[in-house]
Amino acid sequence: MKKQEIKNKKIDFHKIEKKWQEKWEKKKAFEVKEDKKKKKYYVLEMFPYPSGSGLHMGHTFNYVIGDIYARYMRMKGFNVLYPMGYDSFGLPAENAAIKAGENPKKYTEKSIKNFIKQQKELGLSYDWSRIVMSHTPEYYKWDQWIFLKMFEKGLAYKKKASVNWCSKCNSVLANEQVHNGKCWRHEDTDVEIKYLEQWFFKITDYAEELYDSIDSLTEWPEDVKAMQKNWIGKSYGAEINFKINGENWPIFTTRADTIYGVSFMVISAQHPRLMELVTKEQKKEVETFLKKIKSTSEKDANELEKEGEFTGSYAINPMNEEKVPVYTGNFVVADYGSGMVMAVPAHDKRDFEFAKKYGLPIRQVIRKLKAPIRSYVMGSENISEKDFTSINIKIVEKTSDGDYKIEIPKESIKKYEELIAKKMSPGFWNEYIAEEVVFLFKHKDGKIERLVMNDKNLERIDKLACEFIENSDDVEVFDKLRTSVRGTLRASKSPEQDTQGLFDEKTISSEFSKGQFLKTSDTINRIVHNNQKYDPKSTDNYINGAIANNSWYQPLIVHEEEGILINSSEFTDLTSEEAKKQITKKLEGIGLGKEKIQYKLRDWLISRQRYWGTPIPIIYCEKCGAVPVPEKNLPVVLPDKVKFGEGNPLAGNKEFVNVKCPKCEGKATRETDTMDTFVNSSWYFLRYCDPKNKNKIFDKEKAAYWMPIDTYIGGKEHACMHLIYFRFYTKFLRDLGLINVGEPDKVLFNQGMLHGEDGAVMSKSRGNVVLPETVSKKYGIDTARLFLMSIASPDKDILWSDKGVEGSSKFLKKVVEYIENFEKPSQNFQNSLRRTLKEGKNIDYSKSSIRNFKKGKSSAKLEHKINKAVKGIDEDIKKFRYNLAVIKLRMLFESFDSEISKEDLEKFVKMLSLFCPHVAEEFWEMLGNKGFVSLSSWSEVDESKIKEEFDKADRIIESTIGDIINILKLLKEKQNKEGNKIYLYVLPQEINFYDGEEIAKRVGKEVKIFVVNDKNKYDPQGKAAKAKPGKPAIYIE
RNA sequence: GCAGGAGUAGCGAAGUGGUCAAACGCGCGAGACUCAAGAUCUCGUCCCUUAGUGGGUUCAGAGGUUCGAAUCCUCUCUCCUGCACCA
Repeated sequence: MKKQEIKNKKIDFHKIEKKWQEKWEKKKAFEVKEDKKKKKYYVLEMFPYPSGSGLHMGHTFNYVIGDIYARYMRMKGFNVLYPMGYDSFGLPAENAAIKAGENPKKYTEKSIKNFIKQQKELGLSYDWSRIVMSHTPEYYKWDQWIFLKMFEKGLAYKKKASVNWCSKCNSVLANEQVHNGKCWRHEDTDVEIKYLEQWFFKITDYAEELYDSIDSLTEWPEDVKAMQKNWIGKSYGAEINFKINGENWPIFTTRADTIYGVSFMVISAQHPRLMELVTKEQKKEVETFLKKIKSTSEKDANELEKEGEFTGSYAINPMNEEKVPVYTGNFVVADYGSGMVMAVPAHDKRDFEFAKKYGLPIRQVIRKLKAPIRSYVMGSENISEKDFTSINIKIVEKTSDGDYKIEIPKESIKKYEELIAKKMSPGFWNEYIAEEVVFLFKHKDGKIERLVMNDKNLERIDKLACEFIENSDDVEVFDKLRTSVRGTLRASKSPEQDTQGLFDEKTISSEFSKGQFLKTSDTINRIVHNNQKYDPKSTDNYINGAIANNSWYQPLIVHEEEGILINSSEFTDLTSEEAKKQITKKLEGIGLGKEKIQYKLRDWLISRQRYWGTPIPIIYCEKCGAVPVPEKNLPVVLPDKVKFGEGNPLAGNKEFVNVKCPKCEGKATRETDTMDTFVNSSWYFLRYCDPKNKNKIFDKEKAAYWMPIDTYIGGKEHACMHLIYFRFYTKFLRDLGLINVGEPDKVLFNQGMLHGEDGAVMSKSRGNVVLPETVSKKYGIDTARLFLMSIASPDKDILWSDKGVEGSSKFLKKVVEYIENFEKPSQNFQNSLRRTLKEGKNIDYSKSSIRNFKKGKSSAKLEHKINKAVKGIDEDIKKFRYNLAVIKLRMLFESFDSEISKEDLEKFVKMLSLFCPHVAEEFWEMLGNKGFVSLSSWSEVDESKIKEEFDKADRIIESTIGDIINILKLLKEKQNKEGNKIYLYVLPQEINFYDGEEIAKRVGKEVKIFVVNDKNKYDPQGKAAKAKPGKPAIYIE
């Protein structure tokens, strides 16, 4: 009867939601002020762009993640800043507005209004008083102010640059906005290259710090950090001058050790000074070439064949005075390094390809390092893959000739002997060189370093191995050297990939004769697959045959790894590493080179030939040039009235464009470009600290209180743009003395993406969106919140399921039912409660019987469960494991008895309030509390109440009940008997775990419990003897 | 190619050395209630076996370390994401 009501009862979630949303707003529940006495916590979600189509479930997912965290920290007693604002400038708004025939401002503001309304309906606990919108002059004034500061410090500058131009956006794009040669917003539009005067921010001045301090971001996800490192791209190398036509042309290289292998130079086809190198004779050819590559629009770098043309000039190699031709090529990046490279075809894939195509010389100057350690593979006579085993080797000593003395540990010897005993032949265990040898070094502090033995790690391994020998306390060769049989076998399947560093047949033969080349041991392969016996003769024949017909060996493969120098004058025989140092040093001595650190990061192009953005505060005067708008004249307001159509709309507005020069009062014109929208989002988090300040960008004290952001939540797609820019701005503003932190954010949390039921990312264009309104109408938004958080860990991509949300809904309804009937209040109260739930009417509980609720009593078991849950959920929330928190909450609820203390029920409601704030507030009120549960404090854990025996007893009872039911079932099925009396015989030490009443209730039969050794009691057939720890003996009559 | 992440029952998803045949949810099956359906409640849901038992095979695959592995190590395979001619 009662159960039936649950389904049929229509709980008007909507009314409850509205009621509490209004109350929160009216009471300014979530507004905060700086309070030095309270510890602050700053939770922030990435500034959304207010799209016209509004929010869908995916947005809900994102915001709820942050909301739960903010609510949690608030309950934990922190002064929580949790603001919201809008990144309201930008191309999409402009385009959408044009399409809709509306003014972008009107359009945007309409969208924002809608966004706010929708966000409020999700019950998000933002401090709405701090709202910031980047399209308002109050905000972008400070964009301009920062620009002026940058200009002052020489960090904002103008230069003519080849820029990425998207014909659809009708604007320049930043490098970050070009994806595979296409516009990031128009995937079907090829990006063109244009040369224009553009404004840049000199972010490269901060490249070093931006790179180096990535490691200090300990609470950022590894992948984001890796992406940033990769993006900034730090390389250590040398800048070397090559003389061309008597003039020094610097190039950057990381491989100074290969300088003796330089056989030509390549200058980028986009290099601004390219034509200076082109001789009269070659001019025509070069121009034809340039035209050709321009007409082939940018394709995938992979597909693009390397092409070039001789410029007619020659460069002089500063090391050996050799004269090498200078080519121009399509594969050299113009704005990395100096836009020119020295080409070493023997040791660089790209140069190699180019050299082969144009018949340029290839000279090997690096040889492969010889592996100094051998490790062996043993196998049986009738060999199969399974029979391979590896033996362990310990380094004992490094001998003077560079080899190692090794020791075979006992267990390996044992293995070896076993093999012999099994008549497995050790016959060829001497013949194979390890494909890969792995060292594990255990350091004093317990840290284990794993090093694959390759040329790169060799020195490190050497060093550690020697340390081990000299001082075994310090380092221990922890695990072993290990050969990889499988690796060897695999290598043999694609031999051409694996033959490196050998350049002529003579070498090959000699290597073979020494047995060194057997690493690509086809022999093993053949033996394994054909189950042949090892026969050295046939093997040799096979190999010789292979060499002769060239079937698996390609004689010339680029050797890109470092190694030992050859053909390099006095540097021959040095290792690459050493040679780099010495060669650079020598070049420095003659003034033709120096060490250099080079970054991939380029200056940030901020000019946009678009209307809907922050105007750049610069005035061009015929006399004075580019003059910054004086600070007192800020903001340069974006005019409302412009014509859209061709070109830059601002340029068409004469009132805006024609001004007096601030310096000389002469005729002047305004800059008509606007700034990239990423400018707006680079510092908004600071404005939140003091959003309404009219005189300053923000108050220093306030920013000092709130900054840095403690938890920043957003999508992974911003790993390289926004998340670098906002770090850059932070560092710049720190250098201006405005803030005292160098990094804007401590914890970065990347949430996953919500996918629709069809498995694709939820998006309007895909047509699989679920709207919060729809779900809210059917189940209430709290249900949606609860469901979204229970699917999976929020950093994972999750799948929406209409069925799944039903489950969350059922749970919530059960909770309503439970609390509604808590302590069976008076009929009067019940009626009014019903009314509230149905109609959302307010009840004055102070007048109702609820205040006189008699406290129930929680059992010790329940107290245990509650305290344990609070403790666990606390941990889970802290670590964003919301899904686990929800499970714990559900399990806790399942364990509720009919009697519970008010305090304990409140603890539950508090935890529930993170996920389902509206109904939780309602419950809070129903329980007779004033104020908001949202502002109550998180429950303290009483450790003394946590007693694991309760869980153990639970487990025992559960399994006992399971067993009983099972027997009853079997009895019925097999003997057609209805068991009625159940006898349990338990071990004396476990008697306390058994609750006869509980069991009887659950199985619906009479239950008697005896202690095993209680001989006087009834024990048919001596069943009692069957009792075990955790398992009673059962007899059913 | 480089970098980062992932692979667990029909599905989603927990689980990082023993308490694991693996939480929880969905799905599915059986039973209870009901005239019936839905809802609700109870139980079950790797395989075999059984009065509650016992046994077997599992956590992408292969090997290894360990008294003991989904969890640690090595190799391999597959998938996702990002960067990609950066010299």
